[in-house]
Amino acid sequence: MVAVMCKHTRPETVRTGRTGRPRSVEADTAILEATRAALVELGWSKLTMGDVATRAGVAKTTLYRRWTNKNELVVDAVAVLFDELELPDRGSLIADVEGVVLQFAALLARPEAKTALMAVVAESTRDDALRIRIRSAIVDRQKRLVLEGRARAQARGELPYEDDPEAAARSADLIFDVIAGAVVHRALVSAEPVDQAWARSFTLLLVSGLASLGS
Amino acid sequence: MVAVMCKHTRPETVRTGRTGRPRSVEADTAILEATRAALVELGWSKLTMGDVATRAGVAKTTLYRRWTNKNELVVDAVAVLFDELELPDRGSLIADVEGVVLQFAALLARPEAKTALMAVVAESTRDDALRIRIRSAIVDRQKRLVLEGRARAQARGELPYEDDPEAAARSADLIFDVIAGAVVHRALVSAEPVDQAWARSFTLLLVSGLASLGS
DNA sequence: GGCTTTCGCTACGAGTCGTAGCGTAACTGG
DNA sequence: CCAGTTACGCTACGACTCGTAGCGAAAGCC
Repeated sequence: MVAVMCKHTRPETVRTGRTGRPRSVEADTAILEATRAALVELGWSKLTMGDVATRAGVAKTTLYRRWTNKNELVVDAVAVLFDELELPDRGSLIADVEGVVLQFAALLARPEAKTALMAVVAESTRDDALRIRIRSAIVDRQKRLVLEGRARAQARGELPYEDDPEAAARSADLIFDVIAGAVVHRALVSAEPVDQAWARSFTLLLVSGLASLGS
Repeated sequence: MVAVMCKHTRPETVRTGRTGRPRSVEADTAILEATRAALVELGWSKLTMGDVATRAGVAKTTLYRRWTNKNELVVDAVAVLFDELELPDRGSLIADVEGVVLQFAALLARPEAKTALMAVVAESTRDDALRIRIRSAIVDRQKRLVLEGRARAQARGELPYEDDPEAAARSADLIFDVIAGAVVHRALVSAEPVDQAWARSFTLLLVSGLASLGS
């Protein structure tokens, strides 16, 4: 859930401004946690709404009051994993890229992320609402890292500043697709480990390309 | 199906060497075609075995006699699309890479490939048999293009020959994951068009990296 | 206390899954 | 030509999941 929390009254409820019984925040977190647990145990295809409800100690109808689909529920359940992604300054562009690659790989190694990410993307090819939700809940959070890393590299003088803002956006999108795409493909399609050696080779290839293009 | 055809007797059957009524090859092709049609109309999640059987004019039990899963069926149905992938000699490494990127993008633009590819990969994270089937039916066919393109570039003198065969295999895998991953991510996750401009930018980035690494 | 909304619970029709059983069709070897 | 073997179409079935409707009770606002 992209929950918009306002002022807290009691720990389990939220002041919505509207009248009536407020929705239980505990139920929300319990449901999302139960969803991740079910993903680990059962995987995407065998995960059922009824099972998630039972695990969370909630009625099945409560799930359907908050999420229309299994898809939307899983996106929200997995989205929080992407909050862990950070980009500490490691001193150089190469180190930063390698760090984010390994971090993203560690995320993809988790079984709940593995099975859920590809599945919801597959569904999003036929569901525009889901695609938008994925973009705001997952994709944009990753893309921020690219923008941050580039700004840092520019400040270090490793990458040139780009004058045209449109061209800058395009190149950021390109770099993002290359990094995220390569890691996902290596981890899930080729199904081979994204270890330090691979991360180093990939980073060297990418940064070399960036360097020779920039000059 | 990775059908092993031997000698043909009549157009609709295959001499298997075994006794009994042979399996209808017409049924095979009709089922796979019906599966692709159903993927286009309904998408992965709403595709049902019963529907495919009806479209193909076959009994539902016939499907289960040949494929254990919906997953395996869809892999075989989509695999033939990858036979179209070719790598004509365009004269330079840059042109070859750009060509294969656009070709792969055209394949991913087809609705039956879009919805099916990510879905079966998602399932393969929990099904080893499926993962192996995907590898031989889809992934290896793509990877051949990378090996072919590199050999050509080496013959042209654009890329250095590598002495260590293991290192050569690793670098081929890396390049494959970068190309395929970036295109898939751009097309399905970012959901933006893989047009000529993007293909050119990406190719330039990749080939520049390869060039500066090789020297 | 009255109003409003959410909650848990039960029940339901609709749809899908994968299998079993049957009689028939097709092809092979003697 | 006939017996043996395998595939086929068809029907029916239990088990499961889906998403919804209806109910009384709970929890908060005015």
